[in-house]
Amino acid sequence: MDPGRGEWSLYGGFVEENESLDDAANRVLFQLTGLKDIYMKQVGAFGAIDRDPGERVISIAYCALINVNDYDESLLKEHQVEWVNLEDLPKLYSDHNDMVKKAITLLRRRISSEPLSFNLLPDLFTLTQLQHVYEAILSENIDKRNFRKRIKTIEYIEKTDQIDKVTSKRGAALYRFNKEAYMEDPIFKL
Amino acid sequence: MDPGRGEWSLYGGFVEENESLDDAANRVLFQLTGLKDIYMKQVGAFGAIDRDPGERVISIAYCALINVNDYDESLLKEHQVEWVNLEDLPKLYSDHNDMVKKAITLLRRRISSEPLSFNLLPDLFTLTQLQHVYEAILSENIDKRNFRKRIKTIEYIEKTDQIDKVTSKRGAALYRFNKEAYMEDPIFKL
DNA sequence: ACAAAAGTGTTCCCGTTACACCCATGA
DNA sequence: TCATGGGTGTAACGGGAACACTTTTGT
Repeated sequence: MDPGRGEWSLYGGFVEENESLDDAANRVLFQLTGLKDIYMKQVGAFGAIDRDPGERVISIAYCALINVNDYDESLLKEHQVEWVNLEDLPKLYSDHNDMVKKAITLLRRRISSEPLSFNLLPDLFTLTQLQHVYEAILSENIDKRNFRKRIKTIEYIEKTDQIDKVTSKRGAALYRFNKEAYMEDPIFKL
Repeated sequence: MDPGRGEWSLYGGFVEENESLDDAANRVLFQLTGLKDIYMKQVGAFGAIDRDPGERVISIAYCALINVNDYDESLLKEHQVEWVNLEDLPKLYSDHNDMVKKAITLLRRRISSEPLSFNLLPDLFTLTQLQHVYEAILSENIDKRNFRKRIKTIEYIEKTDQIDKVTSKRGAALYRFNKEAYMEDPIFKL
């Protein structure tokens, strides 16, 4: 997100002749963050007549899931872009608040039918971190014991023998998402 | 859907300068069927580079729910358009099969969180008809007793004192969707 | 008479929820 | 020693699924 025209807005770009919509979205994301191969979904096309005061513009919004560790601070500065907490989301330019709203709805629906959360976590993560992702996306609290009980039934979330000593004094077991196992039997339940 | 270029394709049109995407979709639908105020949702934007062999075209697909009784046969003929059963859906032009697929996924997800089915039925309908709509969209069979049990718990599906003698010899009670009641308490469960 | 669709309850099971305490460690 | 987050089990409940027979009436 970058400040523009006195109001904040989502970051965007124009689709080139020689690229698909998805390619364009990936290019813009790369220019902004230096990241490639990021989970990204189309949110939708926004086409009200007067959504841009200048010329007629139709925008296709995309939503990307970016690992909290993976972003390039300097690129953000260079483009005058900032991360904002959703709770602190200001009034945005034009219909960009609608885009955000639709993206969140889309995420909430998908998180219980697709293993999205791993896109937002490091390769190795603790169960508490995973739970935090769910709580953030659903914006509701989850019971720790019930959550961990469910996780245990999921084959492709594997406990490693490594221990994270950073986030807690006692140390927490690190888990990983076994993508191959998921691909073999892509039944999602959570 | 209309035959074109030797292959079948979805019916479409171009967005005018003075209309929004939604307006354009409604206009095209009206030209084709004579219908207005139809439930319609954007399916998504399709923008592969070579999806049209001629010039670069980006299409925004829409999905409409049309009451089985409400369509104008002559308009369909005039535009050389035909209804096809989904099971008989042929290979379509370009990425149109993807559009259909995405539309169906969208419908399946929405039907259990929104009262869609009434858009496909007459004002007064029997429970069997309603069940058929669900079975068609989900393409699975539903137990009659369980279905009717669930319907009984929904306040805004009201039994009328009218009886339909057309679809069965014994006659079936006609129900209606009370939109006002739903709007007051739009909690959907089915 | 019979074919065709309408209508009607109960039981079982499984998944979801609620809930509280001890453990290991760094500061 | 204490503050912090890690880790664990059980009981009650409720929603969903399975399941078969009688009724009415037009033909």
